[in-house]
Amino acid sequence: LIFQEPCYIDVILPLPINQKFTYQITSAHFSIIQVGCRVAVPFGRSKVYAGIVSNFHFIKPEYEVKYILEVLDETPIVSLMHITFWHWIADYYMCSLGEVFNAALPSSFKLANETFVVLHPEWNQNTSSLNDIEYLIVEAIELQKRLKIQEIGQILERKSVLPLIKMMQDRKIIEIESEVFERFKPKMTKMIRLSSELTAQSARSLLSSYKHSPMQASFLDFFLNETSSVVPIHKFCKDYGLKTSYAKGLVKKGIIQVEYEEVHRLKNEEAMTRPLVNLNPEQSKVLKNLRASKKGVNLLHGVTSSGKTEVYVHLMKDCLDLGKQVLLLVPEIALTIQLVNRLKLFFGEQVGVYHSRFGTNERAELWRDVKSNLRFPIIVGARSSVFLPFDNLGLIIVDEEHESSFKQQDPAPRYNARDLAVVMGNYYKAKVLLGSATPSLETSYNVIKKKFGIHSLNTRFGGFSFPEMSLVDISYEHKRKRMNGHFSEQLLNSIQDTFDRGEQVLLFQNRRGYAPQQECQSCGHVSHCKHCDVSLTYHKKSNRLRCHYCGFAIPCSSTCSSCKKQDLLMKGFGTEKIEDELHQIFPDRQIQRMDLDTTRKKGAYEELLNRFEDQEIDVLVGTQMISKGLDFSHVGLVGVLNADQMLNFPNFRAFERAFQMLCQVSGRAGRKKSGSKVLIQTFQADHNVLNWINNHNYKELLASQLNERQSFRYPPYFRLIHVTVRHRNRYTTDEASQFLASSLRSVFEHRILGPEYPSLERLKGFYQKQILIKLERELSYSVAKNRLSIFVNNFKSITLFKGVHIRLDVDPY
DNA sequence: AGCACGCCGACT
DNA sequence: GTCGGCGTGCTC
Repeated sequence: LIFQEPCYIDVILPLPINQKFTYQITSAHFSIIQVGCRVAVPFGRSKVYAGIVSNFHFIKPEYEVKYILEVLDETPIVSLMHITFWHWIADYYMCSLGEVFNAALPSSFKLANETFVVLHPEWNQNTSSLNDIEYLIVEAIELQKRLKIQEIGQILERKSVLPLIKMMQDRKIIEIESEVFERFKPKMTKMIRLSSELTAQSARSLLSSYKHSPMQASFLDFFLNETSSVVPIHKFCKDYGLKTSYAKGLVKKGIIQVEYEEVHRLKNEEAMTRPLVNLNPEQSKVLKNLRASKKGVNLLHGVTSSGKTEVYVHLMKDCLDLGKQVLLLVPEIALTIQLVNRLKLFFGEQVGVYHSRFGTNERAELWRDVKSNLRFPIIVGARSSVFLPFDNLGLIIVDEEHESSFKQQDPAPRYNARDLAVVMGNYYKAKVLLGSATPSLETSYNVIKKKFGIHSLNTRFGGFSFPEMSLVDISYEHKRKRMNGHFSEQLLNSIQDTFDRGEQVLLFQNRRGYAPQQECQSCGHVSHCKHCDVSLTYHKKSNRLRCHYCGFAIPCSSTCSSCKKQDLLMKGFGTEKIEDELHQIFPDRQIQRMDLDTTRKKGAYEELLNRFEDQEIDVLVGTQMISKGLDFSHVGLVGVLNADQMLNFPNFRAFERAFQMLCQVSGRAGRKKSGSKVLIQTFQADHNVLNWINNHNYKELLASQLNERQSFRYPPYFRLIHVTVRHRNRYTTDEASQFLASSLRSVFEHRILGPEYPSLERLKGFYQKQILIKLERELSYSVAKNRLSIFVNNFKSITLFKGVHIRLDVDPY
């Protein structure tokens, strides 16, 4: 490509609009810009965005084109292949490229408004060439060193400042501080070392030539005793109880000198690595088959605790030996510290972790490292790590493949990282391995259709037997008046037995809070959220009624807010209530709760886990948080307080999910010894799904569910697109959804269902209605989506429905 | 998505 | 008379 005037670039901006924006560039820009670099561009009257260069061209558009302000990267931050991948995602999940860009980049690469303007280093200080306005700006910058773009607007009392800035920038009076765009700053540590011309001997004699200073002398002694010649000053002073001021004196005398060194925020303390563990015969066979597999995607179906991780580890090693990168996708990173620690045992410093809870600088650092394939050939990450700029990816493992947290709900792109992993496998020509004890129906279907290969592990690692499972019919127990709160006699006895054996108990109740409803016995009033149509959940600890959807909370009172009588009854129960009841039954036992409310604080989660593993806690009561990937040695009993909540969930995946979740929790029992128990309390003791869990019968579940999905037209036989229509006004929501549904029917016919109220009629102040599109697998998905987006775009141009929000969810969960 | 512009009501 | 509500339209 040869430069010619005028030259344009198309830029992807982080906006939910389906279009790229064209900017003009100079020949100087042209020589340094590459596709995939970030550029700072003016946008609107007063905004500056960092966007990604998507392509070059020479076609002059009919509108007026702005010049870019700055090139922010010397080398591309994403490759051409990534941009292609982004296009694929935007296309498939029906969102804008900007939304994908937003999801993909760590926020420190994005930044828009906090842009600083500084004086240009080449500016000759010749104020006579400036007009009044320019003089005003230069003076202000000289005074404050740098100014935000908005501040310039304030000084000049006008909004449109970008053209002026651009002009002054061209005249080399000012420049945009590009370093600030690079919001990522390497972390530096202050180090001290002996002045270059000195030896230990000469340093001591130099100090003694000054006035006697015993503290500085002992400082120097400690320092000279250090094994390393360059020492981090703060750590050093802390270790020996010295003051940093002693160092200052030594610096002044020219004995030691200060320097700065970049430290990695993402440190890996433990460099010691162990050799890989030997596999049992079953694992070895699976590994051999996986290595030989011709399939791009394979499923590893291994019962809980069968040692899937060991197989992963061997495959990872293979991949590293080829000099390629590995991505291990896990459901929720916070819940996999144990897994990461295990990997570090084998791979040490090579393991990097990527997760949205990490600070933005850490994420940017990891991004850089992955891009240049510097450190961390192994990345363990949550769903967003599919966007990391791998350049030589050889293997993608999706652990707990069936987990719904791989699917992003909001905001767009509503992608499923598991499905993207399969797509990425194609792009990178990398192998994909999906692991699960209870594979999703979609994956099993792909296995049946021979799209994916399958490999099974059927025995528990270490030869421990499966826990003994039993169902407790609590409707019967209730009739017999043998319930103590929410506990059946059997459950309480088993808990006591477990204590007697010196083991621990896990209790599973997939609902947090104390009681999900507080009903007035005299007028029937239930407190509801102001913004959502849900009852408020009572939280005893904070004594508040809280909405679990939007966070709205009101203080709790003992009188009914409607009729003022003191006749309130708690309905239903959550983890907090269970913890409470248990405290009363076993007052001398350590009982702890683990849910969103107790683990919100940073580190609280790890602390709870450690205390449980160290057996400081006898009973852990938790939500699904306790079911995922945790490996406890001393759990003798897993109790499920109410399995019905999950079975009765109004979703076509309810049975599949209940099965997966209950298998997973029960898998927490007896991981390091035999003879443990699982007890499931239910009102539907004869329910098929529960009995299948009881017998570890995945096959039956799969057969029955596939059958049902086919007859009721659900995935994997049909594809779904969820259209949600939202508006503040109920009437408009009704009208708009009705209109959209009937117009869609003209093309999609019987494939359109609804509009219907979702389980939450109003959420965060918005009324919502849902339209479901069911498409046969044989139909072209892309054609259908194209038609759908035409309808949606037409709908958006109807003035009557201005302000109506349309949310598209492709392959919803 | 923001954010500016614009056209109507309740206030000093 | 003005301040400010959020409806509408644009952003290269």
